[in-house]
Amino acid sequence: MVRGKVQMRLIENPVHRQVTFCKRRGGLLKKARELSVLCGADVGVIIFSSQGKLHELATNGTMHNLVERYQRNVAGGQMERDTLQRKQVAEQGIFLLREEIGLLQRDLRSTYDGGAGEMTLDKLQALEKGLELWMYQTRTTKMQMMQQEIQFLKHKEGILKAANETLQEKVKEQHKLYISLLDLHSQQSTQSVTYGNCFFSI
Amino acid sequence: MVRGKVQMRLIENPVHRQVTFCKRRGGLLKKARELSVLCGADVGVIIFSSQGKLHELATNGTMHNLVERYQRNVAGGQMERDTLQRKQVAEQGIFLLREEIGLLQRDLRSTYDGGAGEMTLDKLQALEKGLELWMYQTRTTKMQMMQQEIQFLKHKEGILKAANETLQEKVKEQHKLYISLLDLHSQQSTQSVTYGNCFFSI
DNA sequence: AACTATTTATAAGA
DNA sequence: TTCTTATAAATAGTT
Repeated sequence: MVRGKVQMRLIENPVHRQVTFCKRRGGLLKKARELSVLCGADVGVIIFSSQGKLHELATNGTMHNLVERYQRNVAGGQMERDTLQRKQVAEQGIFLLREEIGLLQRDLRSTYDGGAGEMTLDKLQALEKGLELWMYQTRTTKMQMMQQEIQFLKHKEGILKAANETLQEKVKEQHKLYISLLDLHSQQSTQSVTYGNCFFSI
Repeated sequence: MVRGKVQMRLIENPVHRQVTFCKRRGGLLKKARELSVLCGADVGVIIFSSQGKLHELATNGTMHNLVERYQRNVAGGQMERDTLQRKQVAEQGIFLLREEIGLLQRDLRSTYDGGAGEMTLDKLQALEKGLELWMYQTRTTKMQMMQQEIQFLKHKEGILKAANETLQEKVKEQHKLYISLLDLHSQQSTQSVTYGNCFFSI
């Protein structure tokens, strides 16, 4: 039983803490669902236990969608602007590279024609640096986009698997219910017959 | 005052709904903070009201960090392994490029020292081609790998959706069966009673 | 996991 | 929104 107010600080005893965590986690998620149903709100809850285990709830749709909506709200399109910016940077990088290569080729031609080679060496080193940077940016942008899609799909997979499990549970429970009703039914049938016999034998 | 249990469905009256939303939102956030303090958990709550207004709480650090941690957890280590692999491929590519550039530089020095420039021009052009090819291949390979993963995930999604539909069908059919058995059952019960009355009236 | 004495949350009214 | 208050719900400690 509850003896006095509970102190609002970390529960020292790990066993008590774990038990309280389970109970209050359940309570919190219930409250979240209730808020969602009663008030038509979209609610998401993410909980990492002190052991680092993840528990989550998204009342409407997926947590992924909710997080995206959240990020749109918070950042106000920041993420999308970032993506666009990276793309532009990459395209600009390709353009600059082409230019550099063109210049280098002209230099080499003039070297061949009797000009100075030293300048070309500097340019080649600059090219090397530019190339690294450009590759890094390109890689980052494209990979991020695909990674996002992969993550989203994996998330959907999780949701569908969970739904499947729930449905399978439902099928099992319905089956049990059906069987018990079937039993009851056959018992009562027997009773009827007994009464019937009794009736006709009088 | 609270009169009887509250029905767990959307509150029709918009004023009541708004009031309840405020109160329960406060309650939910309080519970979340308590869970965090008592059990040392990291808790994040995201709420979109039915009007679309965002309310949030992250008990330790920022929501941004929590969401990142969440995404790492959900996506699992797979993504990180993929990223690492791609990084290694890219680094190898850079290494090879450096080698080629080194060779080219030596060629250029010898050109400057009075060697033949023609060979260097060829090599630079070859390097340009090789570079394009390498980048193309790297990109293509990576994209293919990710595309494959995306397709695989989509495939899995299809299968899971189909399984879900089948299960839902099953649930519906079981329910029908159950209802019909229930009807049969109540009919036979009625019959018994009738026989019973008849019996006692004789 | 189940129980129960308390505390806590909250619905309705003001 | 905020306060009050009757009542429902959650839960701490125990078994």
